[in-house]
Amino acid sequence: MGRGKIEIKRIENSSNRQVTYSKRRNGLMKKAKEISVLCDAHVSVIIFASSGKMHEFCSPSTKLVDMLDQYHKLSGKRLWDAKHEHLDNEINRIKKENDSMQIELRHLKGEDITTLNYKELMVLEEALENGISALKSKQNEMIEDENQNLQFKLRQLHLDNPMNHDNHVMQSQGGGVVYHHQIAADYEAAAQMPFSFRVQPMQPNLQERF
Amino acid sequence: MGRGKIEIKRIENSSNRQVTYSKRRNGLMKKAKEISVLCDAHVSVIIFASSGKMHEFCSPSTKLVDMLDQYHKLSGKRLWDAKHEHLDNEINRIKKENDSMQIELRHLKGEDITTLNYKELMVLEEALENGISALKSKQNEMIEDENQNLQFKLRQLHLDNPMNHDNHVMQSQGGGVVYHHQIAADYEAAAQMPFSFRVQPMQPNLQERF
DNA sequence: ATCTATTCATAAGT
DNA sequence: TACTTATGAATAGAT
Repeated sequence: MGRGKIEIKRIENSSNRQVTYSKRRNGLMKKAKEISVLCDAHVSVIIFASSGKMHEFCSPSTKLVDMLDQYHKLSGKRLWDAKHEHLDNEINRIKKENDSMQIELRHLKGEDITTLNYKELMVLEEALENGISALKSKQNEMIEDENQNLQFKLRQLHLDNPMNHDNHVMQSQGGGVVYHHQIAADYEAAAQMPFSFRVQPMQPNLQERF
Repeated sequence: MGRGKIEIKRIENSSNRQVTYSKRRNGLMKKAKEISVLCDAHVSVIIFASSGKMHEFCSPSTKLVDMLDQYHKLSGKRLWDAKHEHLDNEINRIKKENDSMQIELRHLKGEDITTLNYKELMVLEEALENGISALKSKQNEMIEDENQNLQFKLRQLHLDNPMNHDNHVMQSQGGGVVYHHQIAADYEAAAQMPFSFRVQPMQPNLQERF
């Protein structure tokens, strides 16, 4: 195509080569654009002249990165460097960990357990019982702390108001002592606790340990 | 170039589009190869049909990765960095999810609960109780299934050996009936079950439902 | 796929 | 570098 046929081999004359390069480069880009429009194709063309100058075409509404992602998947070739691959592996690893934790969590919460066999149920039972017993100890501990706390405050109250002798401090009205409000707040907090938390702090024999 | 001029816009007829795609794709690749030879250029063409099928050309003695490295340098566009950043974010996101699940798991198993306040302990208590109750229902269900299974086998045994009248089949020796072994195996399996599984199947009044 | 009438791309000339 | 134009290549539509 041109005034004469040419052989497809490196053009030795440098300025001819340069001219041909720019003409054909334009042609290539035009063709790339055309096929992308005509045929709904995603096209990426990247071209470097021997001089090092770069030109590129990428079909509209397509990102090169996405195309390269696809390329990576379909060709199986490693485009990404080691770091990249490492990150990919890391993500996969963590996602798997995530999934298995998710499943374990659901099981502990009693979801999706219909598929478990009895051995798995045994393991689950043990885990739950450990959890419950740890929870109970913690609750006991908190109750005792709370007891001591209340006892301390009551003792303070008695020291500040030596006239006040009865154990039912909370029922006494007025008196204008700030501790009343503080303690009342503590009792309100205690009232919101689950039953097992409340039992002991609400006992009237709080003072017995003195 | 063809029997008639065409407008450069998406070809609506799907089979025409497909044909044009493959013709023009070949043309594009040929042009790419030619310019790379004629002008000593480095060319990469990657093209995806709308079907998702991929074709590529890369000039000989050139690696795509190297070209993309160059692309990265010359265009200033962040190809890999953006990708890396994205992956990094993804990893962080998943890791956070992971951590919180891990913590929740540990709490359900009764670990690291010393730092929890009473409100959190309440939530935990509820979750554990839900878990336990779901587990118990599942166990009951399995027990009933097992009961029915054992009852069925015992009934079979009685039908096959009408002479055998007593309820304590397992204690009878000899007899040369294979069912003995089968049922013995079932009982062994049951013996490995956690206590709550065993209670009913081990009761001597298995036959009462007949 | 293959054919072929047309249009297009472009080599060489200016 | 840009324009011109003769020529060969690419390809649209038909088979």
